[in-house]
Amino acid sequence: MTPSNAPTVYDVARLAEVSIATVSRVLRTPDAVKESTRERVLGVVRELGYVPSASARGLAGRRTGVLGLFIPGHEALESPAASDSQETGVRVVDDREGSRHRHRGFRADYFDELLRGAEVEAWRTGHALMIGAGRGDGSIDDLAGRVDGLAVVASTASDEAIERLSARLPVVLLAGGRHELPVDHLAVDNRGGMRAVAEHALRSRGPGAVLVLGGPHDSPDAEERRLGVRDALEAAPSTEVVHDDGLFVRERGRERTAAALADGPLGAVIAANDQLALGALDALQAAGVAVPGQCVVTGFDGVEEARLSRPPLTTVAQPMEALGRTAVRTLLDRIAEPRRPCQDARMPVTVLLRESCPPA
Amino acid sequence: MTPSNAPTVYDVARLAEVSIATVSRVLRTPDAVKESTRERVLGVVRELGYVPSASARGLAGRRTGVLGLFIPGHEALESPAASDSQETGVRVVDDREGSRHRHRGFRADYFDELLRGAEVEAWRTGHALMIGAGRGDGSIDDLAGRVDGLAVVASTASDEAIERLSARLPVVLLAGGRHELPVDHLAVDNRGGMRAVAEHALRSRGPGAVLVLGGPHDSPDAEERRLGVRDALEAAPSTEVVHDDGLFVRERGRERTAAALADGPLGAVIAANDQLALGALDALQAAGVAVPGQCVVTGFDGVEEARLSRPPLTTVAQPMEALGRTAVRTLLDRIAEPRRPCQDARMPVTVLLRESCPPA
DNA sequence: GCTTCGACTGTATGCGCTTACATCCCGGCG
DNA sequence: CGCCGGGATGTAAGCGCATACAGTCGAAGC
Repeated sequence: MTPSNAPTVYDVARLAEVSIATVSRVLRTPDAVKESTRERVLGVVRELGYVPSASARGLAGRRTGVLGLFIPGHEALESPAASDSQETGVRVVDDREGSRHRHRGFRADYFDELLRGAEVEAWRTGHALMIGAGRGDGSIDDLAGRVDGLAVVASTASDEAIERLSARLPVVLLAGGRHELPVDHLAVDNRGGMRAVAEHALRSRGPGAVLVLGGPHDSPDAEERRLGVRDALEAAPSTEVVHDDGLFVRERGRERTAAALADGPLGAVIAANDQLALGALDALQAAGVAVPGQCVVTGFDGVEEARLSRPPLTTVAQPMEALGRTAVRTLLDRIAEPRRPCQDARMPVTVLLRESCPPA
Repeated sequence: MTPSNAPTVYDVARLAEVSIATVSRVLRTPDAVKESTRERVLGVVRELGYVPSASARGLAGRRTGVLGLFIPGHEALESPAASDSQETGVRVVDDREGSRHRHRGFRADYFDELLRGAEVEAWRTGHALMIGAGRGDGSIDDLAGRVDGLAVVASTASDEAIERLSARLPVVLLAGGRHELPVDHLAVDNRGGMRAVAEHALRSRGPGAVLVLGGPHDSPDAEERRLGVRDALEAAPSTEVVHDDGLFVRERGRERTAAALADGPLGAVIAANDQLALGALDALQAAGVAVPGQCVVTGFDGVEEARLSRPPLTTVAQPMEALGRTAVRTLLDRIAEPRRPCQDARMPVTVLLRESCPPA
């Protein structure tokens, strides 16, 4: 852990002329020690700059005081040599065209808040938080060996790994994931949120068909959102609807919207995520369709780009920060009460009405 | 660490009919074990879902395999009860005015990349990264007890704490900080970057005085940037210059720019950070001064807002990701060679030319 | 004056792992 | 045929701390 010096309880005990047990008590249960003794020990602690070893604490106490958060890794970042050039000097570039591609995509935008929420809650409860970025089951095992509980973003780790680890420590699965696994689940209200925004879109729509961009079939999130759309459509029976399910990417939204426009006018595009909706905006603009004048558009997720698009996108914001907090709280609850039945909580979402489908 | 079960080396050893030493060797130095034995042990490991305890490993091996990154805490976040309402259901809000205040400010924008760089580099070298957010010396001590080395953003921890901890483990100080401390330092080329951008501004300036917004006097960064401006001004002797040093905040930039305009026309505003420059843009716009037509403006830092302002701000981007990587590398170097003399490295910056002071 | 009790402190053990050192087993050598 | 060397494995000693348990001591109770 250190050059080799680094004082230990033994050093403190010797200088303070007490036993190591007393030193430990001063740090863990101060009230159990007479004040004069306590002051003497604390004095030595300060003098020596003593800091307890978390490893030893963890081993002796059977708990590390650390919670883990496992999120998807940044695939694009495995290009190491990129900015590796250590040359000194100042570079000057023309950045007017946005020529500098900020690679802060999904993660920065999305997990940053999750992380912050988890961190705040962990801190409030006297825990440290350790972040792991997914790159195979090896890395999650490593993380698992270091923490008292683990929050895992679904689809980041294999079912097998999650099941195996859940036998060893508390695990909470975030946002979708097979619910057969014997772990706590935490997700957002995909269905309710989608229903709400879809209802609004249907009310506000222009003449023409409704295009539903449903997202991939293997995504539990997409599945729930499709159900939300169905809920909304049931209240508007005689609507002409075009369905398309496919990847959660902008290109797909653009393509299918363009294709649908070729078949006739659209009055609304309801997309299962923001990328698809942004693609739809692209296609509508290219076709000269006014948004929201002729056609309204809605997305889901509440990513930053959706706020900055033209027009700004009506979408459903996921409460990422609250998710992070609740994940930590769920872990702590389970640590406190290991045999409690598995929870399956839903966090409420917020519909953000913006120009692409404005308030009535 | 767990409900109480969780297999240990002893369990694996028993089932594989070997000693715990052999189990340990299979995991740490596989080549030292006969292949048949190794396979047998690994089989049991998989079967049991065995994961080694990092605490025990850390204690026995005198190293945790974790590096720490200590960054400023999020002050604004200490408002816990805010989104604490657990009510279910979907909320709908009008977000057209940007009514949803995204609190992703300095940190998200700035430290996220630092974090990413550190994380990638740590991972590449088989280390985990633990993030600590500054809230007093207590929290940095806690972090220090858990890691093999610590990267600290300057001004996040007290000098006293840094000095104390540096006696215990390798510490690298990021971006400014008293260079008397016996630790490795890592910073960006404030002076060179500022000189480059200032030279460009002086070349491109319109008629009128040059306003230099120099930032606070107690900031080492600001001090270096002032020197950079001086360097640039030496090459343009007969320039009329107005200096102002003050807080790194937008309001200050706005005020002082307005005040300067009241005294006569400005041909350029050179600001020591982006907030000041954005404030200057505000004032120039309010006064009807065309940017860059009549007056050019430059900032420093490369925050996201600078890219989105109108006009987009010419600024100096700090290589945060590279900083993160290098910080980790510096720690590892020192861990490998504890008595090496202290380094004081500078990372190159990049001038981003945008509309507020475009390329010639 | 002796027991009782509680506040305080010391003794001793073990948490799960790594690693120096001892041991064992063989093939090869003199 | 005994000895040596080295590969493979076992033995045992901690790593730094928490904590159950066992004192110790003085004041209160009888």
